Amino acid sequence: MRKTVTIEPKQKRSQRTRERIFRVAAREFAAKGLAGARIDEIAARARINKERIYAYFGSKEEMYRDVLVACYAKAASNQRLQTLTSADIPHMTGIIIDTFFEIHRRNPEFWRMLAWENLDGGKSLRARDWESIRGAYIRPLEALYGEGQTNGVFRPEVDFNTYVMLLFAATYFYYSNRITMSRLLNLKLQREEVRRQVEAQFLAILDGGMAASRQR
Amino acid sequence: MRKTVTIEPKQKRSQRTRERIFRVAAREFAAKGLAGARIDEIAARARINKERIYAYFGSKEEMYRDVLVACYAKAASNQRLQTLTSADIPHMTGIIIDTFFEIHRRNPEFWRMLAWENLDGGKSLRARDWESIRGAYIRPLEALYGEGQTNGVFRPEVDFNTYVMLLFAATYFYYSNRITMSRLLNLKLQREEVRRQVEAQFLAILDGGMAASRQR
DNA sequence: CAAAAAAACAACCATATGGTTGGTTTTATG
DNA sequence: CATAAAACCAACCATATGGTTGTTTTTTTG
Repeated sequence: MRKTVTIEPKQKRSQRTRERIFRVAAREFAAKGLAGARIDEIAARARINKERIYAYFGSKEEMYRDVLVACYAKAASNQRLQTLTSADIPHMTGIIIDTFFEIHRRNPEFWRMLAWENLDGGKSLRARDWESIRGAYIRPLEALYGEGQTNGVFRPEVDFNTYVMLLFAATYFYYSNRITMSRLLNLKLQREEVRRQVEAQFLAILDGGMAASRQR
Repeated sequence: MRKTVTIEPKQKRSQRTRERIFRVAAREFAAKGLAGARIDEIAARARINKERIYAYFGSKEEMYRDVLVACYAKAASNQRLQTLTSADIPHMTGIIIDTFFEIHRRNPEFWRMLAWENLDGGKSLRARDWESIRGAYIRPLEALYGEGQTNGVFRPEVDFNTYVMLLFAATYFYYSNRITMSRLLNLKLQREEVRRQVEAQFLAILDGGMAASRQR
């Protein structure tokens, strides 16, 4: 058991190698999940020896966790999501839907990693990891939603959690279940034009349903 | 290669054995997916010899496909879904949401099999299989929705596919992403009382957003 | 009940898999 | 430029895996 635990490799070559392994691993894990991913395959595609993987990452599980954290962080780092202000409140639902769609479009591994994680019982991440993800993902939205409720833009009886969950559900589902839904409904959800149409209709429903002025 | 292809086993013992294997396999595949499921594990849990699995089902993949089809069919066979009438149109959104939640509550393997399938690229089922799933799942709803649109109950600019997709997305997501969402939002989505609250709020938003009378 | 057919099983096989070891090459630095 | 540390690699290991085979046990039926 060699306990090198190279947290910060000193050599540039190794830096590059590590990154190359990481990129390949991310693709592999997103594609096949923790159980389905093959160490040999990752090594071959990264054009390195298996042993390097264990030197850099310790084990398959640890490498998986690293990939997972990085994937969530990258998705949450979205520009628009992080720069919302009070001025956006009136159109917030539309902006969030559009931003969530954009996050999924730009990070094709995101929904996959989430899906694997949920199927796996969510045992890969620690409470601390979630704390930071929560900070990155939720903080930009929570305060603004409260403000919107106070100002009478959003219905007071719908709480923030439900709101985020429904918006995220719609966009996540569009990607995560594209294949089965396309077959079930005879649609071509891969097409960007279809996606835009669906987005417009999702917005029509969700914005309409959220507006406080439309309360009974 | 023994080509018995026992489509309809003559013996009662074998009938029971086959069913036992099938039940165990369904649990195993739902839990771990096609790649993660272990033939040895299924054999052990069903208290039979591995060879029986190959005699009855041919291969791992074929058995998986059988399980998948049965799982979709079972979910679609839901009583309330299959007995909707024109009289239900005014409260259709609420009924569908409630029914979809019920389907997931009663078939814990359903969302899992769907999730595995989407991650896997949806290569397990043939067009014919989808044809029949489509019939069972969609037929009861499509006509009624059209009727609702004609009668001015539903917004004319939101089409049926989007409507079903959004309702299904909300309920599916609640189950499929329960674990990660609970951690992200500091909630306890496993609790039935929380689920009921969320359902009520989903309904408030979606019903509000669908009603034609609330159009701008 | 005897013989044939079906069901069941123990043992086996080739290959794949996550992980390790001991030695060789490359790189930075005194 | 010598040398030690880091990076790298070929070969190896134990175990697990999907799938098969030859034989024995159980069930059905003339």
